[in-house]
Amino acid sequence: MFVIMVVEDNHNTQKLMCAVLERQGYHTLCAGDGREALTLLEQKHVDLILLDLMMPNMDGYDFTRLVRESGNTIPILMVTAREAIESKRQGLRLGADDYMVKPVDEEELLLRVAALLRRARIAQDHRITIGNSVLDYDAFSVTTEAGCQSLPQKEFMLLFTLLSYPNKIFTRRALMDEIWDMTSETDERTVDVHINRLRDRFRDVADFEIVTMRGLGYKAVIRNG
Amino acid sequence: MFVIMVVEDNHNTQKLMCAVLERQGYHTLCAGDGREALTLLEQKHVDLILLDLMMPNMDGYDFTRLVRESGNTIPILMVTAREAIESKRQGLRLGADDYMVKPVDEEELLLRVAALLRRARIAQDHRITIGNSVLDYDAFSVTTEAGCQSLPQKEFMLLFTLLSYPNKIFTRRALMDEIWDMTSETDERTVDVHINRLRDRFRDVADFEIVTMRGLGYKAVIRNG
DNA sequence: TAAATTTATGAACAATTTATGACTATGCCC
DNA sequence: GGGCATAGTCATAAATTGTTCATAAATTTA
Repeated sequence: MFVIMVVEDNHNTQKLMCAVLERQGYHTLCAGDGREALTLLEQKHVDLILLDLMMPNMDGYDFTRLVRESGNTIPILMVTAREAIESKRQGLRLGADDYMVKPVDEEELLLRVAALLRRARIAQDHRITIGNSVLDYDAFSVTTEAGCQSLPQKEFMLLFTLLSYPNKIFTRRALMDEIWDMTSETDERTVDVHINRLRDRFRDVADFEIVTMRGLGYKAVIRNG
Repeated sequence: MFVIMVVEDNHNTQKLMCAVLERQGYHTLCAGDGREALTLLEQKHVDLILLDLMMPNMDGYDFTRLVRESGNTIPILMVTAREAIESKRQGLRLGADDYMVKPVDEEELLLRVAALLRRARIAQDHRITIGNSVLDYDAFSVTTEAGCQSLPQKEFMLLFTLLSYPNKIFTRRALMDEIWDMTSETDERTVDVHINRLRDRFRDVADFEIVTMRGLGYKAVIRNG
């Protein structure tokens, strides 16, 4: 099973988080500050880091920067108090993968952890497999029963993003933030055009489908049988 | 089970409330004033706060404000003496979710607690489960024995709103305020049409039903068995 | 029971959102 | 430069959703 390291100086919060995670079946490791966490990271196998931003000795920012500078791409989920919410952008820029605001809702925590682990697994082998179809991130290629084709960047990223979280509805804005840029000026309707091209391309593929959620956005659904 | 924190300086009242709640199967935590309550809130998991308005050290208003400012959305049920009833509006504005007047009727207390917990659960996971049917707010979809379908926004919001408070009667105006807009110019009869479409859609679903309250509005009722 | 009121329902219409094909611009490779 | 391939824009078609309206049905009131 997955090992999650909880880095948090408040002992009660630490215990609570570990309890929640272990109840879900994860193994946990605890560290009280950034130094301890770094040491532990060298000694043990860790799949994901749950990181409090405010800590003695070394805070979450410094810790994240050090981890990333060492070339480690382990998923990091940052947690912080609401007052510090402005630092979201900074945290993400430094290399955190996701971000939650205290107090942390138990269910939401588990959802985000699961999502990050899934994403990490996908990121690790750069590949999504759905039925008889395979998306290869390194080649921007999609192999289906009908054969293998490489896709234009935008089209591939769209499909890859949607299929990374099947059934999840993405607004056009969310897709653009993820694939284009937070600050992209491009018309949201452009997404429609690319979706249309994808549908054209995979009209005969039985494994997945892009569904319009009118007024909301798009989602990918995986067809069974 | 749910954990309810009773914040109340009068020891007898505190014991009585805890007894009532525990008899119903809730776990309880006690705090004698706002400071104590805040400390406890950081250390333990709490699902709902039952809050006396008049307390030493920190009164209910200040406490509520502090809790809300920290980003915590935990349900708060305020209790106060009748003389202070004028403060109702202020209490709710500060972030209390409901309000009761002393002396508190036992049955009413339990009803309100249950309602708030239910509402919180819905707000938390954006989902309502009724028998074999599930409403998913994020997908605007309803899954029943007959399968899953996504609904148009107005229809979904109508059903979701009604089912958030089963048996509660909503006037057409209340529904429009909630779903359309306070200032919507749309004819109230439009609600009828959407209700009609919902009934069509779920005619064969056994779990719930929309009932006309002639001269008043509509309510959703949950069928058992 | 008749009249008045309220709600149900189907159809028409309006508004909004999405799909689609054509077109333009840009950059890259030869 | 010419030929591609990709990305973006736009106009228009198509589809879906939302609203209104006329009339039928149901319920209440007188």
